[in-house]
Amino acid sequence: MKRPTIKDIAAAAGVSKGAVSLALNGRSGVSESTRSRVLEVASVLGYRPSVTARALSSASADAVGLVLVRPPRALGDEAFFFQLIAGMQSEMSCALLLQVVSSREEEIALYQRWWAEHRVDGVFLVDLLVADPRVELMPSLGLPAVVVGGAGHHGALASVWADDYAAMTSVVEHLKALGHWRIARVAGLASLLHTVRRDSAFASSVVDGVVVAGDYTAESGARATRELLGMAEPPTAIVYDNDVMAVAGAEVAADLGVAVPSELSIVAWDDSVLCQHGRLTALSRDTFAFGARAARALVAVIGGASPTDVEDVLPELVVRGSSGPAPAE
Amino acid sequence: MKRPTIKDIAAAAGVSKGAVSLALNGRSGVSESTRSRVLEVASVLGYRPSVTARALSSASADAVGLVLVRPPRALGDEAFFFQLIAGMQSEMSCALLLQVVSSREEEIALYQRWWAEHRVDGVFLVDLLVADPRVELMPSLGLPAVVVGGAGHHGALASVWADDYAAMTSVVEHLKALGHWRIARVAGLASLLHTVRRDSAFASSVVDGVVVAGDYTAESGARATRELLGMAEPPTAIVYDNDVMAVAGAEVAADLGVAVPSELSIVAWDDSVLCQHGRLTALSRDTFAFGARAARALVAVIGGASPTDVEDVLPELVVRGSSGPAPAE
DNA sequence: GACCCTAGCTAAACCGGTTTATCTCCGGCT
DNA sequence: AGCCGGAGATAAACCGGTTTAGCTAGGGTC
Repeated sequence: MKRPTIKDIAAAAGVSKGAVSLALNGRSGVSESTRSRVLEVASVLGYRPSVTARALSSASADAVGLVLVRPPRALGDEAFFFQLIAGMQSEMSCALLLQVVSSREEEIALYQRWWAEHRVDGVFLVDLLVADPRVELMPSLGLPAVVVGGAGHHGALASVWADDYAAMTSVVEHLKALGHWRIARVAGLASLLHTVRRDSAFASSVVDGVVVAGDYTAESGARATRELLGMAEPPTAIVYDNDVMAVAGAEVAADLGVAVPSELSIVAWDDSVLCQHGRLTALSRDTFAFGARAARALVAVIGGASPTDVEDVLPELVVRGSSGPAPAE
Repeated sequence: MKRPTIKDIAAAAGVSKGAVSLALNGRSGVSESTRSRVLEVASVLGYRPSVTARALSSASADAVGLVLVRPPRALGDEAFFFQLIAGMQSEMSCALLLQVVSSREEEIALYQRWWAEHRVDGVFLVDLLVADPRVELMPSLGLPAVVVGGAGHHGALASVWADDYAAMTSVVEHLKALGHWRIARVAGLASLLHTVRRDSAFASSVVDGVVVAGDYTAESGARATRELLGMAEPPTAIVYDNDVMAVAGAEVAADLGVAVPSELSIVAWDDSVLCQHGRLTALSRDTFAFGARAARALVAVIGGASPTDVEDVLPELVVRGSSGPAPAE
């Protein structure tokens, strides 16, 4: 009825608890004959070690953590994270402890708690801030962590990232090659590191580029677009920081009678079903593979590997119907 | 440096471990003065009980589990699950253990393992099959579980569900009221219980309705639509089992020169950004609230409440531009 | 005064593993 | 023969809690 414990195995095999532990974990200290007998008994009884008990004696918790800071309702539209999680899972044999909280303070408290409680072996850090306190916290806690998506190097932490700077440059180059001159950008949250990276890439490749802040929601994308198109000299191309805002922007353009792409070119950051359907030119990256890469990195760090930075492949621009030659003056 | 344990609290407060345990858990056996002193010390030292250790002495694991059976890559497009998870989180103070597997066998094995390992206090069961083995398994394991989205009553399990039958009927009524006669349906996976429910509702309210099987992907939606529109007497309205297939169907119609809604009405099951943007008439339900409700139910069951069935509010039809009067014959 | 009961606390067992100290036995070396 | 070393196993401690058995002091009852 009850699940067998190590004690049951020991009794059935006629050895001590300690010997069973050694045998099951493939460590030296028991003879081959004893080991095989123990393994035999364990498999017959359907033995499963309890992670709980194992974690108690300071071994592995067999789980990694991910905390997302979001207003819960907003989460559902962000396909990005779900793709990422799916990709992470594909490379992990352990479970993922996921929690959504609404503030950065809660996030930090949760990481500390999970680690103190031996609940996780390591964590993913996403949505890196410009001067992120987590970068210092993790090493001081001794909690293995991998920064996901924060470009560049972060203190003592491993990092998996894509080059947002080069990607933004490639987008702008694409638009410039089409003859665009007045290029605008609808940015994401200014507190996030990758927003800053994209900002600086944008600023250095576009002269007099206009940047309007958004927050990844459709409403903010629409508002920003209305603002841009209402200017005295409206831009001939707009680059959005995510798919939802871009789609909303395309809709606003349609409502205002601004033709896409003949009068306005639109490019979205991050491809998705939404972009595919809206036939929007989009910067596409394989988020699933990205998650998988992050998981591999975390597994390595937990295994004791020294933290390294892994650069993901450069996002690729998928040109669809929303970008074309700039209109004649 | 290290997190304080119960032993540290005991030493600092000058009492025994046992007394501390009693004091912290609000149980009788200690005087009020001792209790307050212990609580004081604990808060000063920043004490956090280790769930791991607590779970070991057969108490709570402070986590619930959710296993999704999917080809990992397909997951990212299913906003539904992410919404659901976000909603669940909003009503749970404990963490969610999430794992994506690729077969039903793995799913079952995982539930058993998690329970055996004291990793979870309860689990959510989604994507209920027609004769789902999990319905019998959970009570036999003694693992608290809540069926999410499987209409009706399931053995000894609690269930949170929306009435797919009535919802389908309301969709068909809407189309009939618009004069539609040849109504088709692009269904989801036939093995799922809700597909069967919708099938039977559809069959009983539509005479000679055509049903084509799909698998929730854009490709299958496009294929099914092409098949339907290629018939000798093509339908004047199509109901799709999810948003992705509906959008793909709308696109196929556009490619074939079939005007929506004047020649063909389209209704999607499950609203999303995709439908909003595509201006598709959709059956909308508050998936976030649904997840929250499911979480409340699970928390109750874990707390020892006898399992009850909770019916969610009926999904509401949001009429947009994709459905209109049937074309004249 | 003898007896019992209870509140308040402690010591110790227990949960299911890992790890360390210890013990025994056997073979090889000088 | 005497000594050493290592392999193979065990008992026991430990992780951080919960829980139970037992002890003590004080008050009430007859």
